[in-house]
Amino acid sequence: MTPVNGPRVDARDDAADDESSYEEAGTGKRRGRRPGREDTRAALLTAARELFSEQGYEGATVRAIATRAGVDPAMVNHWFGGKEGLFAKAVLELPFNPPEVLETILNGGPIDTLGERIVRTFVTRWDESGGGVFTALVRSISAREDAAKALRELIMKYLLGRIASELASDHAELRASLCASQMVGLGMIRYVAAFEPLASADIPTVVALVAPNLQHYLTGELNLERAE
Amino acid sequence: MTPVNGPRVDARDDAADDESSYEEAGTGKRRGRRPGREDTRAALLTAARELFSEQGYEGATVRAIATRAGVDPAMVNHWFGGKEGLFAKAVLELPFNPPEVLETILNGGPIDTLGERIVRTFVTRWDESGGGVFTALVRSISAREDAAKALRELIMKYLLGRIASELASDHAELRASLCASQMVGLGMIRYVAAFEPLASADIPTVVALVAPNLQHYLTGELNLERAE
DNA sequence: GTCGCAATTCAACGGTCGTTGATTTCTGGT
DNA sequence: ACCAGAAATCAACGACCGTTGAATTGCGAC
Repeated sequence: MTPVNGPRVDARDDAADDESSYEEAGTGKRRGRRPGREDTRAALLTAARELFSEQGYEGATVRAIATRAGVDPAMVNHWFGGKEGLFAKAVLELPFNPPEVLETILNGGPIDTLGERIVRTFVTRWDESGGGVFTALVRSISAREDAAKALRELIMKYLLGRIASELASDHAELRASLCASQMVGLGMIRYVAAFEPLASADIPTVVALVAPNLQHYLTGELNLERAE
Repeated sequence: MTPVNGPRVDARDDAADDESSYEEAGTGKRRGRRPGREDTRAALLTAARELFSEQGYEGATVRAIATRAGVDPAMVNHWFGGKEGLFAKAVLELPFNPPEVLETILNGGPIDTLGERIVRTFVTRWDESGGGVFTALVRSISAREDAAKALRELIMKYLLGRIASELASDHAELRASLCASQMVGLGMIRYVAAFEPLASADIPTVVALVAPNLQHYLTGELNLERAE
């Protein structure tokens, strides 16, 4: 069946490399384990987060990620068991750091300035990465089949679950999803579409503009009676 | 250079088909032009819109689109010049039908119910396709490199450009981008993430919930003085 | 009735992707 | 000093992708 079965010709020696002394540390890749203490795993995670953010899940190839990290593509399999595992670790896990963020939001002031704290906290965090954290999530999520579930769980777990339960008012889940729609939309316009003037507005301006509506979703009147 | 140059062996006859009479219309593919009046182009467009919506640009393969349309993959090249052309026609062109939509929104009532008309019109349109129109756009846009530009132009051209100019108030572009953030976020939560209870709420409820905030963005007080 | 042309199918190509197995090199424990 | 094992590179594999060119068939003009 296999067309090539024979001598397994090796084309390795085309480099004509007579580097018997391995002094050169720049690009001369030795063969085996690396000498110093270089964290290949962390380099891969960083490169993966960048490329998933720019290209999405399908667009970011394992080869490109490994090249940016300066290592061999095979290391993705060695450290993460494959592209899926790398994606899960790089994009779906770390970048939220839930306890710290939630403390700031929930215990940072009275409930009638909650919307303000939510907007300020997330825009500040998203801006720190140049929008990369947000776009990585959206771009990658949009290309995988478990997109909806992943996004839903992430928002519920880190963003709104705790907030909704803290509200202790009527229609907590409805208020939470409305709140999510405004925050996700803000991220889409500011980072993914880069729609002006909202994309370049500074953080206090964005807070002043968006927080009132968020606060209305959280504690205001929903006038559901007009609909039902 | 070419490894196989010889007899060009044909494996066509593995089907063992003795269908001398081509009565069967179900799966028996003849070779040349099709007999009836079947619109291959339209079938490809429909299938492409579905698959781009489900899988995004990279995930939806030409072969899969052609299979769903019931034709040969080569027809994508024949009719659209390649995958890019099919994507442009199927996703980036038709589904908005701008004149009709904009007439409904702009000339459908007074300016202080503009937010209501915007929400109702777009949610109605998006719901008609099961969210496919919206998700096709977002999913595909997220995977292409001209993502930001395409989304920006689309929103500006069909959604907000005319609306902003119709406002004739202060900070028209800022109001337009705020408006866009709420509408895009609504689509993300309702269709892409399918976040409950907003995903299953009926149209009047969604309108009643979201329209007030949209109206505030359009004609309300923006309290920019607090920020600058 | 015939013939040019458009529509369609098919097999194949070159390229790229994610992954693997063999091999080589460094590290840490004893 | 040595050795088991982890870390890393490399070449190759099989699969699949988008695209192409040749062959085949029906339609419509004359």
